Formats: sequence, C-alpha cells, structure tokens
Amino acid sequence: MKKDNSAKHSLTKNQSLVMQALAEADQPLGAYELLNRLQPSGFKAPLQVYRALDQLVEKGLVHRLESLNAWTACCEDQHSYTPVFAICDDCGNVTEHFDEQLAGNIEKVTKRSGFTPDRSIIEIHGQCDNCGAGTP
Amino acid sequence: MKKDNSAKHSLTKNQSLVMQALAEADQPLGAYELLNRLQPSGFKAPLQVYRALDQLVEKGLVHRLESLNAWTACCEDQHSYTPVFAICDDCGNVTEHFDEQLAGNIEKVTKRSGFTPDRSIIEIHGQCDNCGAGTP
DNA sequence: GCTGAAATGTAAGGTTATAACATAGCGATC
DNA sequence: GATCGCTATGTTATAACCTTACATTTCAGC
Repeated sequence: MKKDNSAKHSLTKNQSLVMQALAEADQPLGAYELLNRLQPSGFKAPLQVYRALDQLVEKGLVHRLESLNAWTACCEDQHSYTPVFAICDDCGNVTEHFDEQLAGNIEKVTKRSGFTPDRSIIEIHGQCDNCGAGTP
Repeated sequence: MKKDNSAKHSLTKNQSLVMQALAEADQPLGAYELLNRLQPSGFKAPLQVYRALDQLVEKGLVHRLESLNAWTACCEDQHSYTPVFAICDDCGNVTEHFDEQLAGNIEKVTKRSGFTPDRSIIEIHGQCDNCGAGTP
C-alpha cells in the first residue's frame, strides 16, 4: 500500500477521498473508476474527480500516467527528480523510480537544440519481476 | 516537411493516405483531425484512421505522442534507440531526438528492480528555441 | 457579520478510442 | 477456377476520457 501523505497537506474533503481511494488501490485508477469507487461517498459527477485529481497533482501527491490515462498516488513525499514509471503490461502493476543521471541526460538531449524543458514524462512498459520474461 | 518512407513499406490505401497527411503536417495531428483532413479522400469513420495509425506505428513509421493524444510521422527510417520527443507547449512544435546514453539509463533504472523493459515513452514539455524562455 | 477566494454541485457537451459485426480483396492450395 | 484463410475495409453504435459553463456553498480573514 502506498503512503498517504494527505495529513501534511490539509486536503479538502473531495481531495482526501480521492487520495484515499488511490492510496488504497494497488494499481493506477482511471477517473471513472475512481468515480465508481467514490459514489458511495457521495460523488456524482466526473468533474468532482477531475478537480480533486488536478489539485492533488498540483500538490505533488498524485501522478498522472499519460500512457494509461490513469492516476496513481505518489510513492514519496516530494521529490526533486523526474519520476520514472515502470508499467507491467501483464499485471498492470506500476512502480515509481528516480534516477539523477537519467534526469540529467534528458536535460542534455533537449538543451542541445535550444529547448527549455519544463516537465518530463517517462513511462516504461514491459514485464515486472513477478510476471517476468525469465520465468515463462 | 518530414520524410515519407511509405514507398519502402508497401502500404495499403488507407495507410498511405494517413501517412501522407502526417508527413505534410508540421505538427502532430489528432485522430479526428486526421479524419477531417481525409474526408475528401473518402474516410468516413474514426476506425479507418485508428486502424491505419496502429498499422503504421507497428511498421515504425509513425509515433504516438501519449501526452498529446496525437500522432506524428517518424523523422527517420527505422531507429534502434527510444525516441525522445521535445514538445513546445507554446507553438506545439515537436522534435524527435535520439540518445544512446539515455536509452542505457532506462534499462538500468528498471532492471534494478527485475523489470524487463519493452517500449519506453519519453516526452519532454517545455519551450522550443523559437518561443524561447531566453527572449521574453 | 461581511467579503472575497477557493471549493463544490450539477448539467450538458466535446474529444478520443474501441467493440461488434458485415463485406471485400487477394494470394495459396487443391 | 473453386475454396480457404488471412488481411484490409466499411459501418454503426457505444465506451472512455475530459471540459465548459454556471449556480451554490464553505470558510478564513477582516
């Protein structure tokens, strides 16, 4: 289970509910999957979910996985490097990693062409240790 | 204008049309934007576009930009390294880069945890040289 | 208590992607 | 050349994801 850092950030009711749902999930969740899970708590419209998600991303507590159209609770409280996500295409499990060198190389590649990087998206699809290609 | 490598890959009619539209565009295009542009050529349904796109991605002639929900013609004919896309959030221009070192970093980060990488997505948002943060 | 900013509620609509099923083209084999 | 199987295509409907617009509520700070 992921950490729940919500306490440190004085979340609103909806933000807390979404954060909790993500923290309890063992996989990234889509916005409508979140809506489903939060309907018992009174959620009625997609916008409630999307607003909470946006605010949580803003606070750095949640990441969006672009290649899955899904959202996941951040495994750390605040991090300085761009996160790298390893996404298992078999079981759907996602792990978050950090690597200073990699973050540095990304800067380098783009700055060569006069590009000023702002935010980076690194998502790696493959097979996790459990579903491993090693044990077929 | 991007290269048009379609000749080498014996594309079908729909694949050629989509490839051509992407090669002529100076920015990535969404599937429905492609549909609009190809309606004069007889396209009627989204699926025609999506199917052609999938096949072109399969052949390595087109990349999907996950964070834009858009598609772009590949700038090279076949490449061995994971492409890195630099996406200008101001003008929408996208450039494709390659970096051996970066590809190596990715392997390293994931393999530490027993993960077997298959395909990687690296998309960097920021400002291009023209829209430059340097010249406000 | 009043006020302004942020959060929430609700309805409607836009964009992106896929499922399901039918038809057509085309090469390989008998 | 008839049959088979594979790939590509056509068509309709629907699922999944996200946003706009506007009304209402909450709540900290004066």
